[in-house]
Amino acid sequence: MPELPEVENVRRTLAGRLIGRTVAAVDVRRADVVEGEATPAAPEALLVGDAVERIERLGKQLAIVGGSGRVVCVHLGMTGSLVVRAMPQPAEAPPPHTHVVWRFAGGDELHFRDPRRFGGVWTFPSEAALRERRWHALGEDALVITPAALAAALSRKRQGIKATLLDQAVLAGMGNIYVDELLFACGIHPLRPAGSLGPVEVRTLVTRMRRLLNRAIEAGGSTLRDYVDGNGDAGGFQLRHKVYGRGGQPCRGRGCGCELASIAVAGRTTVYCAACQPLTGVDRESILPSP
DNA sequence: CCTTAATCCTGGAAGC
DNA sequence: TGCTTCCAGGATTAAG
Repeated sequence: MPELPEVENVRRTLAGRLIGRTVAAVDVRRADVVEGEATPAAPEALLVGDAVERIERLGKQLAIVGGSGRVVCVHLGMTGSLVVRAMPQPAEAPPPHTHVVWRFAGGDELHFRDPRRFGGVWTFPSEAALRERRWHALGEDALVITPAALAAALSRKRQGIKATLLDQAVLAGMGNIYVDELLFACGIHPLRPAGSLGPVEVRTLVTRMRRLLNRAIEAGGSTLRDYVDGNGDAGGFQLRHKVYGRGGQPCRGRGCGCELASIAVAGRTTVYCAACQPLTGVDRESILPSP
């Protein structure tokens, strides 16, 4: 579930509680969620004996960097969570689907849970290795990318704008919720070919994307069902969604009042307003399914 | 190039 | 109440 704003909230809450603290032990309860050179005999790959130095984020992925330089990368997938449990009772069993538990000196624990197991944990000997072997496949972060860089990336694409923005190799961090919200905010139809956006439109897209993501971060992210931050707290931005999850309901655009449309794009439910997000300057027949 | 569907999983909600 | 079906924040892969 977690998209950029949710993952950034996890990063911030974990950083506040874990930086400077030393990992005393790790309990890998499901070995197949961890990829890398970590073994029961070599737990230092999972930062045992390391103090947490900083926590980085690129798109939807996190990197916990230890003082030794070793790195643990976590991708939360759809249902993953990273939550700090303060001083659990000795006999207290972790919740179901808790796959990795880090025990910190002093007693607190960090739990990686992921019922659907679309997420995972990857270990690397250095941040350089993480960037070369894993993060090389990601585009620039959605909070950092410049209008010029995004325009260059979009100009090479003939795909629809929604499918293109969901592609993590183009832009890292946007998912189904925030793409729909962004395209509504910009008045852009989700099936507009990415390459048909002009420089002014791309500049507006980037400006509104930053504003949308920053507002969502400040609201604690969107909690639909599972998402919680590193403290176990839910977000509040789902209350401010304009289109996501609102197919068939009235558009909240000024003076619009028409019914929001719901279609499938790139295999994902897509909600938009046909009046506020027209297919301008495009041959409709070539894009929309004929009746 | 492009798009679509299947796939990896679990669990909640809706339908009967 | 119980059973079945569908759907979900992600991402890769194969197939058309």
